[in-house]
Amino acid sequence: MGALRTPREKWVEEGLRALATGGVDAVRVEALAKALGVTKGGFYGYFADRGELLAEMLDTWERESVDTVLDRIEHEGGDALDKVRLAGQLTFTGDRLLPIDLAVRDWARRDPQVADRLRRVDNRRMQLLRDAIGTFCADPDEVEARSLLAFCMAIGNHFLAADHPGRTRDEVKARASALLLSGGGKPESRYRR
Amino acid sequence: MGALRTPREKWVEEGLRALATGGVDAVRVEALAKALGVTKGGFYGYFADRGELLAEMLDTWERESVDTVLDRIEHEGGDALDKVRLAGQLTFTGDRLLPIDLAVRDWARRDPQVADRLRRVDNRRMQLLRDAIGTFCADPDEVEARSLLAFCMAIGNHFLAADHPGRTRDEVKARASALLLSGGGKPESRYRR
DNA sequence: AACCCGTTATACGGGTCCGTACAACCGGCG
DNA sequence: CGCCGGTTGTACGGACCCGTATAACGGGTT
Repeated sequence: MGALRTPREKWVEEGLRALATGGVDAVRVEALAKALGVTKGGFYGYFADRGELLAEMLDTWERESVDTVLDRIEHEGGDALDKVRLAGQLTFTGDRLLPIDLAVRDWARRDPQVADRLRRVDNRRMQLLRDAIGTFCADPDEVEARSLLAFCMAIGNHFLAADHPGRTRDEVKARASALLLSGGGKPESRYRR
Repeated sequence: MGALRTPREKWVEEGLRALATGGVDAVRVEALAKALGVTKGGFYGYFADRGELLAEMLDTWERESVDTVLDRIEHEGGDALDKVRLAGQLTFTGDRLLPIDLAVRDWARRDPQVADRLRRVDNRRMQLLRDAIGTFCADPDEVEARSLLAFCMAIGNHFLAADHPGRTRDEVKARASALLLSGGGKPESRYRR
């Protein structure tokens, strides 16, 4: 057999890099080839077309950002609150998964198939939040509301450009997390049930 | 003078429509011309190049989504809470401004100039939130945290795909708004100062 | 009615990209 | 060593796009 210099995974990896930095429109076969130092000649030996690469990129992203993260959480995590913090850290810290995640979200607004995959991923993440917040909050409606708020902050934070005079964004985020992930809340929710 | 069949504003308007539905990469001169039922012939009489159209689109968006909204708020608004609700309704309800806003946010992640403009817009919106939340919350750090949470929900909400079993997204959002925009909070903040 | 001049259509050169075809290459196997 | 087959480079046709040049058009003016 001839040498396999640019295996399938290389194309997927480079595609995810392009997606992260330039959005889905930046995932172009010839551009990826140039970035890999080859021509697109070999690409069509692995993929029928560009769409097949995009689909496999989504597979890889879903596997990496959900299954891998959840596995680590199961093995390491302590209580539900620790788990949610670890999940957030694994998913939304670091330069790899976060930019891909944000790009997928914008992509999903225009492609229903992508939206379906994102829904699966987000639903599993939401369940982690519900479990965590449910440990100290008895009202299920409030659990849902706080979970949505926490998730929205984890994501929306990166789409906001506002400043916080005298504070860093991280400081404000820490305070906001404390509001959501500790027992504080509307008084009645702490008495009911 | 010859007839002015496709004035400058038409190009900007169609450009914003393309931005809203397809992102900045979908704003292409020839595609806009086809959508307007003309050829690109006249375009370069108004704009030096595509970049000039993009800049003017941003001008229009900023004017429309900030100045216009703030004007209406000044004239109609009651207390700070009413103002924030009206601003949110004007900006994030309806099919015109919201999709453009979301597209601009994704655009801003890749273009520093766009990020600067978005920062100006977001800072003015944040100030509305601070004013509103400051009417019932005395701790400035908590005001900032609640404002960030409210803003993140208004935006992030549209980038989340999660379901809420037994509830609608709007119901969960209403509950979350109640958490943020009413006096509830960590107990000490209601006593301090 | 003839002219003017801004708007528009058409045509062009240059560029990027997709997907296909085919030739060149090269490691392993007979 | 020479063949084989998968991998890669090169070349191509078609499509889209940018920005420019130039001609056609048509309403307003004289």
